[in-house]
Amino acid sequence: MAKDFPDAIIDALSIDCLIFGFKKSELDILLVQHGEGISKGKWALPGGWIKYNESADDAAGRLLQDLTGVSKIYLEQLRSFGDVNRYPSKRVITIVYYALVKPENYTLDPGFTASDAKWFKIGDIPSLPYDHKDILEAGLSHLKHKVRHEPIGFNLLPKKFTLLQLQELYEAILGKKLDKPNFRRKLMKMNLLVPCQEKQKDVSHRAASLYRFDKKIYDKLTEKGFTFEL
Amino acid sequence: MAKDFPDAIIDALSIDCLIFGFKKSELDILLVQHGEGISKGKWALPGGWIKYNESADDAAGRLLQDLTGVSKIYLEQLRSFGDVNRYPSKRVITIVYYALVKPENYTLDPGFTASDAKWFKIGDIPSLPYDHKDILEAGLSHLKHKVRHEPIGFNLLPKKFTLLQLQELYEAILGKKLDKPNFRRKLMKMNLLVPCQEKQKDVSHRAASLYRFDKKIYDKLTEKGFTFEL
DNA sequence: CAACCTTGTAGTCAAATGTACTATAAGTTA
DNA sequence: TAACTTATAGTACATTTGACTACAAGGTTG
Repeated sequence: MAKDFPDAIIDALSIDCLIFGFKKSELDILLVQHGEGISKGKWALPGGWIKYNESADDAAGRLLQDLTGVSKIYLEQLRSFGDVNRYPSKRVITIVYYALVKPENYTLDPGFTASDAKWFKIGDIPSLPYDHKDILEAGLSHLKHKVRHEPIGFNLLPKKFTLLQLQELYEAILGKKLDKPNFRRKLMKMNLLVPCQEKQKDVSHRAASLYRFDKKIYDKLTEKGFTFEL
Repeated sequence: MAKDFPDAIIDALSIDCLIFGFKKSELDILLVQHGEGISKGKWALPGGWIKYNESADDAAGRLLQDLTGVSKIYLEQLRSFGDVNRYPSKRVITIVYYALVKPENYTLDPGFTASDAKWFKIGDIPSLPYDHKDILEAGLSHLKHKVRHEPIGFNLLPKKFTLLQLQELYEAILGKKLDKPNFRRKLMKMNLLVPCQEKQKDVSHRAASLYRFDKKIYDKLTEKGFTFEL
């Protein structure tokens, strides 16, 4: 049985990753250029085959790292895409994972399997193979909804950030201006942000207090019925 | 290639269905008793194998019908579960679908593969095989969230319903009592319900006004930025 | 019929929250 | 020091929420 060969793959099942990046008020998507295989030379979502001895979650992390050099990010499962003809020549169902990151935190490295890896502006995507266009659209609409109901935006800021940085991030994502005192009050009342007892440095104006986001605190709050809303 | 044999199955990939039912202010889940296979005699989520010539969505519908007789319902994909050891003896990743229905609309019929199919109260579930317990919990928490942010609960009521019926539905799903005057005020302010200009009949108390839900009105409201929230 | 159920519907009121401001503090730069 | 930038506090008002009361509209019971 295939399970006894740790590197054997499940050939009816693949993984694809939607890695969204946020930079200068612009949303980007990470694509790789395949060095081999059916869609050689085409830009596509980073993805590949699941091994028998790894979970789907682990496979997503491994494939992303191998193809792009991006590692240690929190990938969440979107859903699977299982139409009969989505992949040519054989039947493949794909499980799609996604994440939202800061592009400048990662150095792209195509590794062995991919010939190139690059960020593309969401409004300027090359033609994609298979059903990757559908997958991207499904992910995008999911992301827009999610960012308002869960604190995933914090990934996009430095570990320590000011309230104004946070506000500007949400203004960019939501596409509208927010009131500064009200925004800060709302955030502070959530008891979600941890004060770093520290201030900005080297700024040409009054330094703002720095805060950080703590997932443990968020988890504890949600257990008590708290829901993040912006 | 397996694809050339239409009935061949993808043996590393299964489907499971979470069919939630709502009856007498109680949330139920539909389980089947396996007539054969590893978990013979145990109650489990209805599920099975995907064929090479059918989409995952189609497979979910077919399996549900074969095992329970329940057909023509709108199944939505939850996500897949892909831990290495979730299934004994071989590596199987499962794609989970869910739906919310009115049990009295369906006659259960276990068909050939299952020996029995039955509704279980959500608070009174037998021990489940594999990771079905985890799947059920994931589905339940997804459902609780979804039902509060989208008007899917209306499927469970008759076309014309009273505000109290609607309230009882939400009390059952959310698992808590709601205040009657406040609930009605909130709903009425949404301008979502259409009054039928009609009252209940044959009730041994004051008859309540009947309302209906109109998807077109909901769609129009959401376009204008309205979001359903309970 | 009256007294008494049950359920429907309207209203009140205080607390919490949201929104649009103003004011002041703490730094930097010219 | 004056002007400027950003941080942070506070204020006033409208809206929403949550708990609760009151009353209306039937049917049922003695």
